[in-house]
Amino acid sequence: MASDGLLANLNESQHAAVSSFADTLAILAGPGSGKTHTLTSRTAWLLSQGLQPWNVIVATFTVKAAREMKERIGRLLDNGLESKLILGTFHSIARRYLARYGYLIDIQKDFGIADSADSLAIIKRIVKREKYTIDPKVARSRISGLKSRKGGENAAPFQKPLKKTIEMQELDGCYEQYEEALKRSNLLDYDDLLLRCVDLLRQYPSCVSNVEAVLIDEFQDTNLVQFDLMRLFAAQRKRITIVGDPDQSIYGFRAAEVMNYKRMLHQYPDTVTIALEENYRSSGAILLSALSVIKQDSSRVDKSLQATHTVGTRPVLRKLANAHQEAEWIITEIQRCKGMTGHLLDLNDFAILLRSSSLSRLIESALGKSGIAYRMVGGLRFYDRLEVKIVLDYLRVISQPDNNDALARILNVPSRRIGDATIKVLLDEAEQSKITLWALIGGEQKMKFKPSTHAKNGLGEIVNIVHTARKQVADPDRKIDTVGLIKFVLKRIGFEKFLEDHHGDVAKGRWANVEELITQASDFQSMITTGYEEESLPEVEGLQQNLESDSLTRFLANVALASEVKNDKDEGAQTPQVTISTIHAAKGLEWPVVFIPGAYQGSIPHSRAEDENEERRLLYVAMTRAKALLYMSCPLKNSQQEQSTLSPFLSAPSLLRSLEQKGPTLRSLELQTIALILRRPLPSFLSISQASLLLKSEEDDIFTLNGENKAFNNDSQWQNRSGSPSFNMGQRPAQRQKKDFMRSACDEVNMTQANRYLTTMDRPASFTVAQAQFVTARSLPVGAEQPSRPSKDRAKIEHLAKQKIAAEGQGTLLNFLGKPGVAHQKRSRSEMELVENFRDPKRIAALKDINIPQPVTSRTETVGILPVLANHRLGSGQIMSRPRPQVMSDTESKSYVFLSSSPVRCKAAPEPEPALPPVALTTQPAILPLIRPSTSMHSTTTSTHTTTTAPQTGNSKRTLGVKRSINSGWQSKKGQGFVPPTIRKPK
DNA sequence: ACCTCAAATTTTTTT
DNA sequence: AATTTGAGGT
Repeated sequence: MASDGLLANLNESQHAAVSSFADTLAILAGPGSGKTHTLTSRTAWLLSQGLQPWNVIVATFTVKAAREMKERIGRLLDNGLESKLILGTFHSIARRYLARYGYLIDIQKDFGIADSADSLAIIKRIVKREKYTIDPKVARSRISGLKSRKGGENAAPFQKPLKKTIEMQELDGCYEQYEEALKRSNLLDYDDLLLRCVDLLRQYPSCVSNVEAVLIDEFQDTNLVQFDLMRLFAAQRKRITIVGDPDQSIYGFRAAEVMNYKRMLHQYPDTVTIALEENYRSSGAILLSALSVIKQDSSRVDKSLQATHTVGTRPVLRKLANAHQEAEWIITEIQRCKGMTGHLLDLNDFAILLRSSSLSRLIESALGKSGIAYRMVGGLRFYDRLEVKIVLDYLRVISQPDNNDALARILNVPSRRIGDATIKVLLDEAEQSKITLWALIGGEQKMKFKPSTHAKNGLGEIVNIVHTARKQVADPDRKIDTVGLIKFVLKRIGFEKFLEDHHGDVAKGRWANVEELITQASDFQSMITTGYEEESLPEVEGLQQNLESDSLTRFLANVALASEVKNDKDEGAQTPQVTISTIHAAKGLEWPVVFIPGAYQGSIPHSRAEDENEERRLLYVAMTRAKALLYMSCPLKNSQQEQSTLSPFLSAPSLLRSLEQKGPTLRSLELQTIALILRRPLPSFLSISQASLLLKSEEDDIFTLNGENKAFNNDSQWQNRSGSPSFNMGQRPAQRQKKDFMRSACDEVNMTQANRYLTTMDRPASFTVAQAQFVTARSLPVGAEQPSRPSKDRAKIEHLAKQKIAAEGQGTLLNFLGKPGVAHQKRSRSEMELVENFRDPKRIAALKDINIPQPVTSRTETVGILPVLANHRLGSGQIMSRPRPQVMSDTESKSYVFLSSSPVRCKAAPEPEPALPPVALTTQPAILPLIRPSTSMHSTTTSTHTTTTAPQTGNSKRTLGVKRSINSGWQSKKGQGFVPPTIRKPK
């Protein structure tokens, strides 16, 4: 069957996991170990073994993960059956069951979902009414915590302390009234979705009697209720696969229970555990530093995680004077990375990962100032935007007038002269009469409160709108869909004008968001009609299902459960963009270059964090997102201009020794390792020399290393710079003048230089020549390095380079492997030329002559890091790698030719490997990259940049070895009578 | 009394 | 950027 193809791209342990016949299977998957690949393959494998998709439940935590899973399973199956899987987030699956069977446990059909804003609003009202002192936000999270911990037999017996603190009393009161309020409005909050589904399945297990297999992604994030849910789903056949990594458990604040793994082993003693211990993502150096961070957690069980990539460039920990400079520095480094690598990297390859989204402001404005495109994820959800929320609230009220809070929010938007005071009185009266706000103002009962004339008219108006809309929805002849409804509302309340009046210049953008909402609704509509967005569940004998919910309800539910930040700037896919994200939202993703700013005490670990270990895991997660380059930085002043201290997670001397104080030199050696890790071809030297000329500096030396301001004492540093090579690195004056000067000099033309460059361009074939030119070009700026007297030549070169780059656009070869879909189809001409260059045997031969890195065809070749590479910046002559754990068969290795050791397709390369990998042409095992001329290049161009400040890495031998432990368990502490799982090694 | 608008203040992480 | 606070107007 198709299972052969399924298993082809797996390493040994992945293979074992995917095709395990164990009923309960736990896959421990470290970062970058091919977790998703394994889980999707397992799902497909189960289906290939004869399971029907509608009898298989796959639960993830985020909508994004669910979608990706669906997509990738679809690619594996290639028969469209993935849409029949019961696949989604825990919450959406639970909602599906409740929509169908909720009537069995007294849940009204078409219940609404209370998002966190609703919950907060309800609690705020309660707090105000009861004059509690508790912070509503705290109350909300406490209530949620209580709800998500209350489970069946797993719940710890809740012992109430005899003397209740005031806070406890208030919390109790809040909890009780909150639940009442939800019930009155026919709302379920996030926790309810899960809890009530547990209720349902406890009482009516036959709802899931068809289920033959349950697969759980990110198991370390499950809470107790979700654990119960999993067990109930699987009650019939008890066939469960879980995937997770305790080291990446970062949702403890949301009541995730790392101990669930232990529970699992307890409940299902026959559970087979398989660990995926090979990291296919990050460079060795990145992985090692990340591991040494996570290893500081003494409560953690050590696990093995092995790099399959070369050691690479050391991660950077940079000190900056303040957050402002930090942002500036990030930008210069992004530009430098791009420039010095000749667009081996484009903006899509950069991510800035933040502990809190509030840290983004400075960075966003700095990016904006320098014209770098970016997208922000994990910040404000699209559906949370004010203007979108208003429209949605109208829809929610139309769908369910009893939704008190939604109604309260729209009463006076747009202004109907119904102020806060009036609304409060109305709500109070509804509360006291035990009816909903809608019932009160809808006029069925007389209200005691006499609103002002204005308010009275306003109320009439809103009631009218909602009535009219509801009539249309109910009218079978009108057939009004969600889109039509939105348009009706917009027109009826004059929303466009409202936005214009209210928001002036930003109104356009806001209105665009509203239009985007219409698009979304329309998309969703068509997803329903095409059956892609299934919500049906298989019929179970003896149980009646509710009819499918109407599309408005489903749309609203979808909105409530989506965290997706829809890219407001349309066509975001076309322009390369830097990604800014919270660390939480970045989980599961990866980028070639990752920045982690704000690495100070109070940010990571966050000052309000309860669990320090979780904060450390957060840093670990962030670090392991990086493939080739990792930058961490710490402003010496935090956002409030107070002195800050470096994050304790990064202060250990042993760790500091494996970090660089400033960004790496990006010469050919580094380029090779980056290209190697990313499995991208090396860019032409020409493009490098051109692009780098635009830079303020070729080194990370614009900001001082110690975070002091660089403004003082210019002269003496100048002396140092041109004189002794042992100058204090980084103590250079600002170089901005240099650039400005050069700009103004751009008009002047020096034909000699221009010709030289043009000539080179005309002969793209010859790498030898290009190399020669390259060296020359490199040397030139050095000769003219005095910033006070920038050469006109250089100015001219810069000018030309600009033009050339503009002509080329941002398209580079890197899209070739990495980007799904679009990039594959659209390859610019220059890219094609590059590909051709790499394919031409003559050129390859030329490459050989000058010791350009050779492709390696055999996987085992990546094992030995050449001393030259190993030595590089690590200060030791040791060979820094350990033997590969296993050797792939010939056939396997052939499909990953370009220095790839990865049997897993990383996220960035989800498409099948191109038939002809761009670089790999030799079939002979080749030697790892080694450039001899690089030494001389270094000495010509960087004689003043010594590595004197690089700390000696005396212990590198020890730190580089990754300890192997066979029992990579997950249980939290020893001495709890817990038996570690056994790993059944395949064969 | 109540509504509106402008200014000051503050921001963990998410289904 | 969103929420809260204060001044001014109806």
